[in-house]
Amino acid sequence: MTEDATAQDVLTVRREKLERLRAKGIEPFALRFDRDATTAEIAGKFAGLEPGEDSGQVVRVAGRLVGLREHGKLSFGVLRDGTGDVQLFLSAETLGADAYAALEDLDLGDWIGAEGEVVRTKRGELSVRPARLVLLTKSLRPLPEKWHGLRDVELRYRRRYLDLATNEEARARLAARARMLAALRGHLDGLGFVEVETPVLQPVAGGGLARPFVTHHGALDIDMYLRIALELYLKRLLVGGMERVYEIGRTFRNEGISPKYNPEFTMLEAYQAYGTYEDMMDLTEGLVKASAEAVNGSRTYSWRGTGVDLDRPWPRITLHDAVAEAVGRDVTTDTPVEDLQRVADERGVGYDPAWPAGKLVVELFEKLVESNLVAPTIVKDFPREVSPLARPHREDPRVTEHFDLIMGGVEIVPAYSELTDPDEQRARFEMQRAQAAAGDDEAHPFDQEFLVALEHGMPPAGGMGLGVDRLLMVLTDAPSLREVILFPALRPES
RNA sequence: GGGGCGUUAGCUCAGCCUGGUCAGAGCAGUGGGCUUUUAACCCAUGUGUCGGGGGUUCGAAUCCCUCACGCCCCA
Repeated sequence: MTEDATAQDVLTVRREKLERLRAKGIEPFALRFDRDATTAEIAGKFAGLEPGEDSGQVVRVAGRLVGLREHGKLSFGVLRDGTGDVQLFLSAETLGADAYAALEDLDLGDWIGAEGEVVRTKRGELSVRPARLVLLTKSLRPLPEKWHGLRDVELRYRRRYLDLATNEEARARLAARARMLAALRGHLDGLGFVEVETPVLQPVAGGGLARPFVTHHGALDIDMYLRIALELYLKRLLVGGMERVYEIGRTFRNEGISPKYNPEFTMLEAYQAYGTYEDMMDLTEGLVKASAEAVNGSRTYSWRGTGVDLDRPWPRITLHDAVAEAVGRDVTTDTPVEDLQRVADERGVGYDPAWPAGKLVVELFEKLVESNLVAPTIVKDFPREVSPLARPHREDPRVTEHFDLIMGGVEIVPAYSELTDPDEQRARFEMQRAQAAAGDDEAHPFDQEFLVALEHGMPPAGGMGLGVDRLLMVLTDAPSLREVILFPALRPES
């Protein structure tokens, strides 16, 4: 038997332990365990306990066994629950000889409950000294290597539970995300915004320029789309008289996967009646600062080695000025498309010769400027061609009152003074339809129902959308969007 | 779509350039010892489709081709 066992692999050995436990009448998948303390509570409550001192107080804790150091008739375990770790001081003396011997059926990764006195060891480690130890769930597969954890990024994403079980950083990111979402909601709620929910399944995928996922509704026998944005339904609510609304929800874009793109991502959109894009700049600043405080506890953070202080004024420059500065020559709304093409050629920026000037300027911006903007920068007044839902600029109607917030070299927020004129909106949709006919598969679809809503009258408003995953990535200096998304999109395992 | 890097034990990795005891280490596991450890330690010990397929060669984890998957960069 011993000879056989040594020839077995790790998984088989654990299965054998499982059977051995059952043979002894121990249920390896227990129903429940009534714990009365978390490891964090113990750490707080007994912080003053001196080395070598016993508290005289008994607690019941539960969690995963993630460490075990055996010393003959004395062993030290590490129990991890949702709040932290605590050491288990396992002695044959306290536990009893039989229970102590039963440790041999335990493995790292098992879920256990322990009841015992809180003590601090001679070496100063706060511990629970169990008089009773209960197996709650037997783990049949080993945890990742205890020192390095999971390094294989693909495995970390596919089996995020192992990443969370062994990687403090992964747990911290998850917690930071929750705090950030709460802060965003808190900030908006405090300003009188009402949280709403609008359709994910839409007959027309509007509100942005992106290729949607298509699905099919069986009973209606029509194709439907997963939303690429929240915008057009939130605007309908403005038509209905709701003055401040927001939604935080998943949106979907059928595009590539990269450190900056995931096919599904979380978007916050907020709309404010009687607001302009200047108001949206202020709202955006407030939301980003609230997020930073929630995530990092301060309004500063570091991005790729560069410190950023959110309390410094955020530059506000026009798109054309930003491009002009980058290429070292005048670029304005008057610059003919031929001149822009020449600049693109010089800089090695690829383009479609059919593109209008506005689209080319945006391309130049994205290729030459965007990735260099580390500290938050507001880039404003985007061309009409690329911004079909924004109001024409009050001074130069060739551009719109549309700004992007760039942080960490990526677009975090687009926002507008919203277009309320239904006839102008119709003209923009026509313009997009022409671009679609010319082969642009990311052109905005024509949305007749939305035009009807606008014809009923939408109050003047500002609106903004915030990429929640991207902002969190920047604030936590995460190397990839996939680090802040628990289960990023991956090709399925064959 | 193009380019670069990667894929070796359950996990973390070495070996590849320069083909020939090159199937290795640590962790995890197994057996033994140990009543104050903190990646505990000490002794003993098992572990492989070297990503798949094909080729070159007397001989391939190693060189070549190809496919798959992943990561990064570019379009």
